[in-house]
Amino acid sequence: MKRSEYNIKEIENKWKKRWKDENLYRTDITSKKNKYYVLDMFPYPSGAGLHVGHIKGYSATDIVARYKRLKGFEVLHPMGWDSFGLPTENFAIKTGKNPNIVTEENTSEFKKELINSGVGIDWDREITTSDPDYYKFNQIIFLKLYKKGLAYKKKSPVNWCPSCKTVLSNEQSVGGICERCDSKIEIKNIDQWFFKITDYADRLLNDNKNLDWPESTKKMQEKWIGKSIGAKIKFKLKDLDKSISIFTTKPETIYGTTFIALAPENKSLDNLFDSNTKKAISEYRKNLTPQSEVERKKDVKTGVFTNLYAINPTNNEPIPIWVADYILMEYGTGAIMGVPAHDKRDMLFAQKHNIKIEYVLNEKKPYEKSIMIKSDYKGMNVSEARKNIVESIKDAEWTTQYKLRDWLISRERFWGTPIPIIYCKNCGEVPVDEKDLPVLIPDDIDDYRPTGKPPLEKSKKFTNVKCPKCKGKAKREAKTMDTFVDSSWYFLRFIDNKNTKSIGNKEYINHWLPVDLYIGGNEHAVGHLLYSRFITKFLYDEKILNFDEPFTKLRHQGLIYGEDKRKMSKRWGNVVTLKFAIEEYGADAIRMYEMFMAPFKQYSSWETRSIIGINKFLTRIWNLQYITSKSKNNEEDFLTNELIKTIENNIEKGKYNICVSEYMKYVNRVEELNSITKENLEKFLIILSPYAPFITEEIWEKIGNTYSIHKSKWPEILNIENKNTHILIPIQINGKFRGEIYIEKDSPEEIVLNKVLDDNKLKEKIKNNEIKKVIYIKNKILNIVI
RNA sequence: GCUGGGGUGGCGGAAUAGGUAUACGCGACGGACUUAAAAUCCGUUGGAGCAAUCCAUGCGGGUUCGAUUCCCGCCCUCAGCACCA
Repeated sequence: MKRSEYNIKEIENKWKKRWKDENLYRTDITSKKNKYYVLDMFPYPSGAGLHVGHIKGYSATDIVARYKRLKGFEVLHPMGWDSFGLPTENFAIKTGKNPNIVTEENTSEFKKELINSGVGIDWDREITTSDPDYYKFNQIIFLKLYKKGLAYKKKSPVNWCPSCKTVLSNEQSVGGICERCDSKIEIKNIDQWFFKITDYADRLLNDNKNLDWPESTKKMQEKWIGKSIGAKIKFKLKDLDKSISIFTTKPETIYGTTFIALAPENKSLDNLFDSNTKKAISEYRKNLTPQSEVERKKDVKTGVFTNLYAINPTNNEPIPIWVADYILMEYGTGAIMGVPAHDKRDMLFAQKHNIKIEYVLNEKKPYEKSIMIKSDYKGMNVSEARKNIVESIKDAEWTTQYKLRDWLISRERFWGTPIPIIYCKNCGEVPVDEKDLPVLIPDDIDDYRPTGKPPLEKSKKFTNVKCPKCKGKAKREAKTMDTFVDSSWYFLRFIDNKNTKSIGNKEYINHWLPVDLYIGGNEHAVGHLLYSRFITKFLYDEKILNFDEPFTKLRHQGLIYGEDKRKMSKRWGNVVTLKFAIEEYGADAIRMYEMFMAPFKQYSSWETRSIIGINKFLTRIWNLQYITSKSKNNEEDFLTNELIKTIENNIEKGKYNICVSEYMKYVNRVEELNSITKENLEKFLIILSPYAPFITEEIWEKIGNTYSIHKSKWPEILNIENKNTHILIPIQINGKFRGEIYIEKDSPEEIVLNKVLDDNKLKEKIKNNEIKKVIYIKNKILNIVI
């Protein structure tokens, strides 16, 4: 055969065009074949473009998708754009450029680079969340939640900069100071929209048990939901006809309660304060430590005495009531019983404010093993005492608390989904009629700068509307939705993305979902993944879906750091763009390299010299076509068959790095043999094609096969025996490796042992020592104990 | 502090129903080809030692004929969470 050069650019350009023109990766949603749905967390199309780290996850999903296609599955591997959000809006603020145009430019660049990388996407299913055809369904889901009382409005504290007149995120208000103008931030209560995810707390907590997710991710969600069981206990106030409720998970320590502390926001006793106390407390509340500084001042527990006392229900002792900012209003009842002896924080508080410390139990290593040393329950262990105490106190009841809070979904931002609510003077809060959706982002705004009011309010034609009920004058809600709403259901939309009437054809959605394999970064362990589970469960309850968990199997990819082992960032100047890398080394090399460099889930650093090694390897693969031979070879058949097994196994396990080294070992051996049959080369190309789709397609064609290798079949695993009759096995003496000998396969122990005793070198080592024991594992090892 | 990962050559990393530790690759060194270089190819490459051999999978114990793998006790490191009563 005439030799030709491995011309990367020519090959990659040729095939990416043909695959696109002929729609090679189209998914037939109506197919009767077994389905496989593999999904990437869809990207935010930023102006910075993709760097080599982004393609790691997409390469892995593409490998799995191609592998499953070859195995006969109908595969769905779609892609879309999470295009609403701050960076685009900020870019618009800076440049005055319309966010729609910015998004369009960015997504088309992203798409081009994915195609260049050889990722096999069915682009007819592309979705863009800032597209009205998409965000219409955000609004529909909102309305469904609203109808069920799961979307509601309430006043909620936000970080407010009085000088910029804008709401700030926690990140923008570090240290209680505005990021832009250095003014002191205030806490302001304004109307906000929430989704009532707390109604689903228990299901979100319990249903993760059967999911094939990383244990750490499941744990993080469990912690985030934070279920704890305890008691709500009422403490009567001394000399007053009033009581205060506290929540505790350790009711058994109630005998050690030496104070009560209220959250600063807890106003339930305000009208009982005398005038001096009132002054002191309002002063205290004004000077509250901003949330972000709490961390630093953790060991300083400030508070103010209220001059009021409560009665400990177990012994009728009066105990002082304080207001302290280490108590959170949002958790429990916004009040605690302070037990300094058995709680670190209470201890710090008591020490600072000279409050009595009363030990009631003898604390042991696992807390549950502690023993009561005081009270009627002296000598009892914690769990017994706990049960008895809660039952004996009249004003106590068991209760469950969660850390999970409702999902705040409203934003005073331009570039997001408008919330479909109208405010009417007569009818109040009125939901927009479904037939009037989508509520579009107005097109008559060209100044996106924040003014303290939601930007959409600037558009008169948007804001001033008729009430859907009474047709009177009304105003539209101008807040937009959190972008996590967009991503909480996008995986449903790929099935039937052109459907304008519903999220998609129910039958097909229920056939294709849940997602079989979901890959993305672990930074979404709680946010996106929890919200998606919530919305899925809600749509299940609405009988739209017949499954209530969206992602059966989840895996996280580790980040790729820069060559300097720092996170890739403009700041360090260590970013390797995908565009550059493909230009320089080719897509096949980038893909193989990223799979090879480290275990998939592990962080690793880019190393240019290593990718060159992969390039050499691809060239050697290219040259295999010139050593094809007709002569059959048992070893070659055997190795090919073994390789198929190994690759299959490791793709299923997600051990992509092992696959690459196995390909290398195979090629090393074939080169040694200096021959490969056409049949084995074809098999090798097929099983390599998920990793290196371009070069394999080209060689496939060159050795006379019909288009396309990606539509061929994964080779069967055959029952091929290695015909070598002799094998080399290691010999140990006292567990240490001392040599190896050739034996006939399946030889019994005596024969092997005799061979060892015949071997001059080994015989020498045993010498006159008595052989105490021989351990022989057939075809594997022989150990002689002397 | 809590939760979850990790500690194996100069580097990225293999190997766990206990069975030749360091596969595969990078780098390095030596050689071939070349006027020369690049590319390519062939060797060598955990440490010590002339050698037999000894020592090495974070540290210390244990179980076992045999431990990177299992058990007990530590150390270090990365990531996430963190005043949640």
